[in-house]
Amino acid sequence: MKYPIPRGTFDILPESSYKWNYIESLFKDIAERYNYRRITTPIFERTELFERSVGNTSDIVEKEMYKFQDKKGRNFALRPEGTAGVVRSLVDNALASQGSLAMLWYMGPMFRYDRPQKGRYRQFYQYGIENIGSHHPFIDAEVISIGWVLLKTLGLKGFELQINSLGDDTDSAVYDAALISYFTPYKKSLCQDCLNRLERNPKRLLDCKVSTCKEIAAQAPNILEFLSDDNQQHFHLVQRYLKLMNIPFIINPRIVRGLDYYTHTAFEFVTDSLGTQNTLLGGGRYNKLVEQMGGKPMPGIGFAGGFERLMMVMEQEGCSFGKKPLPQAYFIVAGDVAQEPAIKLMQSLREQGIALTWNPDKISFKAQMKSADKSGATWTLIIGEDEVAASTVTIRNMETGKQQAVSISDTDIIAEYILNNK
RNA sequence: GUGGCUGUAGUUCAGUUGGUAGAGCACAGGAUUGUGGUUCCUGGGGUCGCGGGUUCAAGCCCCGUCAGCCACCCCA
Repeated sequence: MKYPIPRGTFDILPESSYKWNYIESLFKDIAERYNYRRITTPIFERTELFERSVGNTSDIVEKEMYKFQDKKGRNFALRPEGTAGVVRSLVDNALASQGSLAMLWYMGPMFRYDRPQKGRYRQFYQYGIENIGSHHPFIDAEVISIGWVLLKTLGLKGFELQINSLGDDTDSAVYDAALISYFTPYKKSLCQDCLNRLERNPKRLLDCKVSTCKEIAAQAPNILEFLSDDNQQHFHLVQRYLKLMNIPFIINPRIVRGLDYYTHTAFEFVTDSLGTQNTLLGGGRYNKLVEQMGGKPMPGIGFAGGFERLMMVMEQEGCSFGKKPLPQAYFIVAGDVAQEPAIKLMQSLREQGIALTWNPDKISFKAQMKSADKSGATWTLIIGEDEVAASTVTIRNMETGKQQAVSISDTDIIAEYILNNK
């Protein structure tokens, strides 16, 4: 290993790339089915974009960003998540304006300088959805349903949808104050992390895994009791729409997403088969973000999920990844005289859309036959001296063992054999 | 950023009380003239993650380093 791969990154090798293609195209299909269109933004942006959107106190910005300066000293960062760039583009390009929604999907690599672990990488691949321009609770439910349909269509079983509402700024501020006054008397019993959280982001305290903190947090006030009437109503409607769509969920008032821009609805699809990194897909509303990024005030909601985790759970649950791509036909070329007609026929069949291959380095007939077998192709086309003399090609079906000579000039007939598998 | 475990052929691993490496699978070739998937035979491949140290001698011991895994943390 002269040049080891960077820590926390991985290669997607040819033998498994069809699995990635499968999941990617399934996600594309589903998003397009909901009338969402693809948006692709740069994988690096000005550092401030992430600092302002994701939030200065978030771990992502504080310690997980890949930052660099370009030759003119401008500060950039590799994107740690997708929403910031999409919102930036929306503002730049006026993608949503009074009453017209922006309905967008994206996929691509994200970067976070974290310690690698199961289901956690430094360069990882996300797919995501953003719907910007509506505050209608049905949109919340629709966005959630895209995630639901995706996981279901992939064949996953052991996952659960958890939803919560974080309310708006006012609710959130009141709730934070309530948390602070609740936890302050317990200061002596809280862990160091939680003491910090208490000052910077009290909601995170609800998530602590230290048992003493957990016990204290168990009796903490519930966010849902701090929602304004409107926000309460919004949350109820989201639930109602989910029920109409037959999407099961549970309410988890402890969902606190790690990015600061979330408001109102927050949700996660979690699985029990991934160990500790169990979030398959997470998202929520961000009704202040567009304005914060310099656009006109506009509500939005979205989610993002990680491809790696999907793959892992699918492997574990034995889900299908579609068909492994195989050549339709394998060429066996025996003897020098056969080369010229073989190459001509090969080219003509490929132009007709047939996937075929050969290995000019294999010399003996038997070696080529073995290679044909291993390739997985159903058909083998054989051209040797006999065939050249008779101007034919031998077509062999590798499953049945039947074979037949066809005139080498009848490429349509040859193609038909292969395409119709007859 | 912290802690624990691990690091030997392409791969999965073995390697005895320290004496300079082995197996299965995979791969390649062959078992009489142009026919694969079973079987049999043969073969190619490893500076034992990297760098130091102890020792007459280290894959085995010690230190460092890098990487992987798991957990903390955080989240996709």
